[in-house]
Amino acid sequence: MLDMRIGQLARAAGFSEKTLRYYDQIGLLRPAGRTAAGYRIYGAAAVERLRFIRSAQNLGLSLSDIKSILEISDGGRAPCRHVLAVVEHNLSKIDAQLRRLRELRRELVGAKARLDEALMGGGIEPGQGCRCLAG
Amino acid sequence: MLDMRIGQLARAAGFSEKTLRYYDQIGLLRPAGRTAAGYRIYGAAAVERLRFIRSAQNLGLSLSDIKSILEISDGGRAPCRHVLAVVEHNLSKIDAQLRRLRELRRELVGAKARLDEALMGGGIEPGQGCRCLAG
DNA sequence: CTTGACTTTCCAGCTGACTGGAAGGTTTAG
DNA sequence: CTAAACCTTCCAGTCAGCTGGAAAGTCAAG
Repeated sequence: MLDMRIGQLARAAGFSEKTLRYYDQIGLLRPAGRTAAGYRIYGAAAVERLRFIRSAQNLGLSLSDIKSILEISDGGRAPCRHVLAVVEHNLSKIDAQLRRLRELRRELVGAKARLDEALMGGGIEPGQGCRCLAG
Repeated sequence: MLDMRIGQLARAAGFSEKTLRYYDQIGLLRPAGRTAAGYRIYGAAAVERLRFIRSAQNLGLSLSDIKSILEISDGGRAPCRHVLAVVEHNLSKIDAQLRRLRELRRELVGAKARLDEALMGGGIEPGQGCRCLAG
C-alpha cells in the first residue's frame, strides 16, 4: 500500500479522480512520480496531505491559501505563523460576510413585513415590480 | 426625455451600457423599440424598472428572481404574493448561510486558539501542513 | 468630408473548484 | 485474443453577473 495510482488514492481519501488530477494541475498535490506508461504514482503521504486539504477546506480556506501553506511546509519549515495569518484573514472576511448577511436579513424582514401588511390590507395596485421592496 | 437611447438611460439610472445590453439579452429589461438604425429606444418606465431592479438586488435577490417578479407585473397582475414567496425563500437561504458562517467562525476561532498556543509554546514540528487546523 | 461620439453585434474572459466527455493508451483476467 | 477496468490528455462547461474588446454602422457638428 505504499504506492498508489490515482484511483486507489481517490478511494482511500474520498476525492474524485478528476479532483486529484485538478489538484495536480494547480500544483496542490503532485504525484510522487509516474510509471513508464505515464500513470501517476502517489505515496502514502498523499493521503495525509489530502486529509489536511480537506480539513482546511472545511474551515473555509481557499485552495490557493491551502497551497501557500503546503508550499511552506514542503520547504521544510513549520507553516504555523503563515497559517495564523491566513486564519486571521479568513476570520475577518467571514466577519464582513456576517455583517453583510445580517444587514441583508434585516432588510428582507422589513420587506416581508411590508408585504404581509399590503397583502392583509388588499390595497395593491400593480406597477413596476412591487413597491414593497423599496426600502 | 420620454425616449432615450442606451447611453442616456445608463447615465440616468446609474448602470453601465454593457449591463443594460446584458439585461436586454436575458430578458430583464427589453427596450421599448428600436430606431431605424437598430438603436435601442427606452421609455421613461425603464428608469423606474431599473430602480426596482437595483433595490431588489440590494436585498440580495438574484436577477432570475427579479425577472420572475417583473414578468408577473408585466402581465398586469400585482406580484406581491410572488414577491413574498421569493423574499421568504431568500430569508431562509440567508439564515442557512448565517448558520454556516457562524459555525465556520467558531471553527476558525478554535484553530486560531490552537495556533496561538502552539506559537507561544514554540514546540512546532514541521509536517504535512499544520496540525493546528485539524479540528 | 471628416472627426468624434454614439451605437450595434459577437466572442471571450473573469471568479473557484471542480465536472463531463471524447479519444486514446495500458494492464489484467479469463 | 478480447473485454473490462484502469489510466492519460485536452477541451469545454457549470454557476452569476457582468466586463472587455474588436469590427463595423450611424449621426451630428464643423
